Amino acid sequence: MTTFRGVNSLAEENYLKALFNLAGESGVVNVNELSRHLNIKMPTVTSMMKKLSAKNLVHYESYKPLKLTEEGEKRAAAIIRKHRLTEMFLVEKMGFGWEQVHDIAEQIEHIQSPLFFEKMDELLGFPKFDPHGSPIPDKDGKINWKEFHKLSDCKPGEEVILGAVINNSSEFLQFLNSRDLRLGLSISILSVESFDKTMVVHYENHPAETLSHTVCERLLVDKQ
Amino acid sequence: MTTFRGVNSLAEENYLKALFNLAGESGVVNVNELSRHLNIKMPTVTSMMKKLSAKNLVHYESYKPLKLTEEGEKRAAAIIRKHRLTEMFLVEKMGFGWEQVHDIAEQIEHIQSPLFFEKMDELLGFPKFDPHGSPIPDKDGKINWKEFHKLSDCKPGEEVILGAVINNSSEFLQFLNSRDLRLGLSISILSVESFDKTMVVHYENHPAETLSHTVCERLLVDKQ
DNA sequence: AATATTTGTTAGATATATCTAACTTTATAA
DNA sequence: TTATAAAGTTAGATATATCTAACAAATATT
Ligand SMILES: [Mn+2]
Ligand SMILES: [Mn+2]
Ligand SMILES: [Mn+2]
Ligand SMILES: [Mn+2]
Repeated sequence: MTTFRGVNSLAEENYLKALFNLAGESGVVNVNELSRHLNIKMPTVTSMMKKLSAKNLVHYESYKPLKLTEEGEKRAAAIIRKHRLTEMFLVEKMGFGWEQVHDIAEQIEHIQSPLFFEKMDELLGFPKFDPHGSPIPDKDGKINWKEFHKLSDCKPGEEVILGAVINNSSEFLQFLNSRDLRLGLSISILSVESFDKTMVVHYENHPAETLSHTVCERLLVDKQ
Repeated sequence: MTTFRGVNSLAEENYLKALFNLAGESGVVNVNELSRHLNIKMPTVTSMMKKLSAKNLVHYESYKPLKLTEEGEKRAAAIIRKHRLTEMFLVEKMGFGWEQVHDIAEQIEHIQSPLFFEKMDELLGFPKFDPHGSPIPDKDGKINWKEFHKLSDCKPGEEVILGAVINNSSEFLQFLNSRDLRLGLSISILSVESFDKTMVVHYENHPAETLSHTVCERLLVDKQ
């Protein structure tokens, strides 16, 4: 029994996803960046890029930055859709904490079964965001980008809503848990230390919580 | 990022599972049988058996039948446990039909996350059987074999309970659906055609349903 | 018992995905 | 503007999992 894979191998899927996630405004990614992100040596990345280029999923030219083709972008978005739906399902329907779901979703995102993910989507009521506030691409790969600000860019006196977190590492999320910080929370900025940009904020029954710049940079908020 | 696999590769896991599933009373399996079942050529099977033998998961000697070691049996049972828990979860918690779940479970059984399957087990209330009536191995790999009889071995006048199905193919299960045949059903045997062993049975609001020997051989029943 | 068939093994090829070492191109700093 | 560093490529090796062709052993048939 040849284990059924879709059109792309598991390795290919992970490259596509990484290209999508690393692409900023410009939509381009360097070989080096990709190499570091995937923890795969540059020559290996180069050869995979040639392969994906032959499949018309990546625009590749020697020494130039990498860019997904339209089709490549679609495939990548489909995988990210599966990842984020899975995370939502694990949290909402299976009782996992937001700090536990990424590693499982990293595997389940490769399952080949449109029906499986449609069922998830349906049971979840067609969610638009994952448990970390990241948007879930729709079936056509379109993403509904919300205009968030970094908490670190806000000023004292502002009142904001925590909408998303940038770093999804278990450690970071556990830190947030320990301070009762979760999505949807209304936060007031009391003061900012000009020396190291540390913030003192108030929310719920935390009258004065001190958050480092490193943390504030990773919290995305809505200025309502 | 090296996709995390446990101690065994995906290919190895599929061989272990096949060895477990094909092992009858004696617990042994031939290279040829395994080859046919997995749809992989015999030389490939031989070389994998040498590899698994080196890892002490299979007893392998040239020209002798194959047998899982105690450790190999444990690993296989763990995968089958994940397969069957998954099938149960898909049916009970996600609303799939019993004819839809096998192919999805075939993929999810390879997910590496003890917590994920423990959660499933818990949410399901620690089930002992999967949606097709097959026993779910416990965490130590022990299987609670139930003493079923083939419906085809029963006699007219007997009243039995449908406990399990042998063939899990989507086609067979859809056939059963079309006749309202499902686990737990009480069936009375009305007559058996001696020529071709076709049975006429009665159950629920089906006063006289005719079932071929091929079908009856694949239905396991409890004589209560 | 001799022959034919089936089963299993060996040897060698292929595809995928990775690596290291050596070299080239591009970017940065003196 | 040359020298140095960083980024990227090429070439060749390795590991896994598969295949086909050829041969050998075990089993079944005459
Ligand atoms: Mn994630
Ligand atoms: Mn992944
Ligand atoms: Mn199954
Ligand atoms: Mn499988």
